Amino acid sequence: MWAFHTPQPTQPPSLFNPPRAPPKLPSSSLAVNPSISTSTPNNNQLIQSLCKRGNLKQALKLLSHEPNPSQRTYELLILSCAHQNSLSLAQSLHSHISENGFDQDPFLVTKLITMYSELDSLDDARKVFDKTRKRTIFVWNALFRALTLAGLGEEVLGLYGKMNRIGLPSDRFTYTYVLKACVASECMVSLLKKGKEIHAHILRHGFEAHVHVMTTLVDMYARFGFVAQAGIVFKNMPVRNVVSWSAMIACYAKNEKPFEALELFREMMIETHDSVPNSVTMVSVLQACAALSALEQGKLIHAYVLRRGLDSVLPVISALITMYSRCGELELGQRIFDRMEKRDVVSWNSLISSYGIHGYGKKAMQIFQEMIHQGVSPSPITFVSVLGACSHAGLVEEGKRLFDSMRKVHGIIPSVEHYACMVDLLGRANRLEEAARIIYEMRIEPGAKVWGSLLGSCRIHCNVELAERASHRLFQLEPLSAGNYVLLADIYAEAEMWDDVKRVRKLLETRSLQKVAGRSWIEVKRKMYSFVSVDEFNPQIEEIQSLLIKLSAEMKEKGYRPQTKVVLYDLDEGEKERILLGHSEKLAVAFGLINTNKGETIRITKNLRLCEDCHSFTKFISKFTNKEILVRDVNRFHHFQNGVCSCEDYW
DNA sequence: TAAATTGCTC
Repeated sequence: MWAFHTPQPTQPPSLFNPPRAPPKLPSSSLAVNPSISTSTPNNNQLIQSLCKRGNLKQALKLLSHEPNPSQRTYELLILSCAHQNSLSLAQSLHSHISENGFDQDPFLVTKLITMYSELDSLDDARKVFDKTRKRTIFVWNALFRALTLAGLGEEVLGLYGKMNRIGLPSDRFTYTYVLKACVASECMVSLLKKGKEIHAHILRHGFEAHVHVMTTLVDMYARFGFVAQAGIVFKNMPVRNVVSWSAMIACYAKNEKPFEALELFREMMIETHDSVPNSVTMVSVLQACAALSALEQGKLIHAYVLRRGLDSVLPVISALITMYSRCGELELGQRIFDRMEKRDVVSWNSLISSYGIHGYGKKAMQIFQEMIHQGVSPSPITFVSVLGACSHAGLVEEGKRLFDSMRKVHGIIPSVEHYACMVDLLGRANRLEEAARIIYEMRIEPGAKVWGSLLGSCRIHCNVELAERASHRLFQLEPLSAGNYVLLADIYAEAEMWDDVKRVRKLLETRSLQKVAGRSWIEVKRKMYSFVSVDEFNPQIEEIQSLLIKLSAEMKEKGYRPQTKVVLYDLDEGEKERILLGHSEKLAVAFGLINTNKGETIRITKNLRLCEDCHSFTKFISKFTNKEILVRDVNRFHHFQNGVCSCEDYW
């Protein structure tokens, strides 16, 4: 029941505008009572000002005595209902609108659809649309927006086809919504074609100068991973603003093109005067630094963030924490976290995953507990982070308990990502059967991520039979992903099943897929150097190679044994050793030894999992040369010091 | 009447 208080008029009483006592009749519904005629010319204004002050209940109370509510009054009431998050009030207001014959007013229909969308009641939104006889472009767009926000992309595209068939032309808003609809759906692959069609429409109808439309187009290609296509659209844009630049930088950062992201940022700073980077831009730029482990670059960006006063923006701070920890500076990340005045779940997630990738599983769990203790509700990503941390540290039982608590204690239903974490946790610990059982007992469809986790574990523990089962599914799910074929071939090779190796490699060839080359990066004096297995481009390559040969010989005397079994070709031992010395990580280590000062840590990043020989080699080097070496592989950090690694040989 | 970019996973 709505309480009744005397509303305060917004204007002081005057002779022309006398305050009136509101009706004192009790009323429990919003229905208009025509017998009451207490309305004044001011009632509409009064209701509106109540809405503006957030006093919705009183406004509705007053509405029940107003025989002639205006369109503006209804508009403010609708906005107020959405704002107060009350579906029941919204629905009674809706009935009131219908009873007063405003339910065909296209303006109010648009507002109603948006209101229901914000209240997560899409059924109501659809009903409003269905009942509307005169559907203006605003009405269509409102429904498109509602459905897109709810992730119902296919439905939008179906309706969009209908709109085209009745001959109603799209406007710039329609285009942004339908482009977003192409990526806001479960089966994105089929919708890329649709997206390209819409792209053609946009050009045909002369919308290429509309910044919003073109920026959304860039973003759509970015989300499909079509980086080159996104780049073409961006280049051809006649008008760009901060958002367009940010979208393109984000595209590079999110699609494993961090160099390009930083380069475009540089271009943005130099070439544009009206597009000043904002907090959103900086988040992507920091991601790019994190991806490259470019600590010096990252520090410069941090300085810029401070200069621009963006250092109190939560997403920027979280990105800074992640950047520092991914550059190996876990303590700096922790310090930034400590200094935060306000923290959200993402800040906590950043810190948890930071400890996770550095191998501090127990610490990550402690931080998780502390977060719960402080009353912050964990998000699904919190669990991915903390389960990942358990996995890296081999905390199997702890991880299982956390996974159980997800649903039972925190009411979060595990998604494929969480199952993938569990499979990884168990698989890495050589509990492969248990990992497989998890997959068979899953309540949702195990996607490529889950099977991929299992295949990865089979690679570590060389389990041919399970690997065959996992890869069978993977080849169906993602036939074009070269990594899966390579893993299976590696497993066969380790089991010396050379015929099968040949068969899988042949498969890779016939599908014209390329194996991802091993690559390592190192930052020396603010410049990034990248190494692939055979690198003739580095001017110091000869010096690097002879250093490696010398070190290898000397270390063999101290007990280093080249792990030639990681070379998965049927070759003689000498040849295998030669190949091992050409691994990109060793090249980067040698380059670091040559080009860093005494006492300076060597920091390397690698795009794949560290191979066992590089791991053992780097351990020896750290003792032999008395150097600290920090290597980030695709999963985690390895901190080599005095002959031991922080991962304790579990990775 | 409305809109485009972002943080935390592997």
